[in-house]
Amino acid sequence: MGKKSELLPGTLDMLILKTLTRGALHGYGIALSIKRLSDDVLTVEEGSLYPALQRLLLQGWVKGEWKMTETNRRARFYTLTAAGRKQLSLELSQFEQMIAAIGRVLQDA
Amino acid sequence: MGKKSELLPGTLDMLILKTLTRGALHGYGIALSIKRLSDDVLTVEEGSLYPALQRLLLQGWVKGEWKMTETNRRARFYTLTAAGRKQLSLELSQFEQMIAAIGRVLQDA
DNA sequence: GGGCCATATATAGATTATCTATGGGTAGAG
DNA sequence: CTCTACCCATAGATAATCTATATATGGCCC
Repeated sequence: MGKKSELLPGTLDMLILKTLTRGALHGYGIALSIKRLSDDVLTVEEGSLYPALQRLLLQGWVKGEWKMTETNRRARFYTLTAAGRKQLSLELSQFEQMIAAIGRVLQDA
Repeated sequence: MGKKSELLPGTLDMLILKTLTRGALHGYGIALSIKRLSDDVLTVEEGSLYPALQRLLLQGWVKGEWKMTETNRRARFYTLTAAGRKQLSLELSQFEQMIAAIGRVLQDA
């Protein structure tokens, strides 16, 4: 019958940026963090995550740096840039405005 | 710079179905209703609306009937089917679950 | 040493949903 | 007789997600 998306389309970049406000993380860690914070409701598939990170790099909203993890593995750690913080705040306010608007449409009466 | 979508992707079908719980409407009327209830935040473009209505017809979630409007124009009026009501309730609960999950990720701390 | 799981990155291709742009057409007001 | 609001619809572009696949390593168990 067609499975629903694991994510609300259009929210992934915002979720990634927000996750990075808590500190630098590699891609895998970002996905885990979102999954856990959302109580397993939101699952970021690899095929969505890495292209999204490339987009964010290209836009200059995050920067990436290859390092070793605690478990001694090679991984690329992402940090928010100043532009990324600005973008996050923009996306947050647009998102909240939309959710409020949808809420008005979904109200009874 | 690239304009953002006028709609949160993935919510259009739900918005249309919900709008039809208030009574039968033609496509144009649905778009107006969503725009007005949302205080002009949500704009359903024609190129999104009519394909969406075709999808809903195909799924059996709405049925359409050609009639005359109050202003004496030919228009297709859509009504929710029983399956459509069921689908709406499903989409509403999934949406609320997702919004709650996103809310948890967006929380500070 | 061999097998497996969790960790980690990345790309190709398909799918879906939206948008932009365009086309047709009618009623009523001025 | 022209303009605006009303009404439907499709083609093609764009964007964001998914599925599937490929690669590779560290640590654990046997």
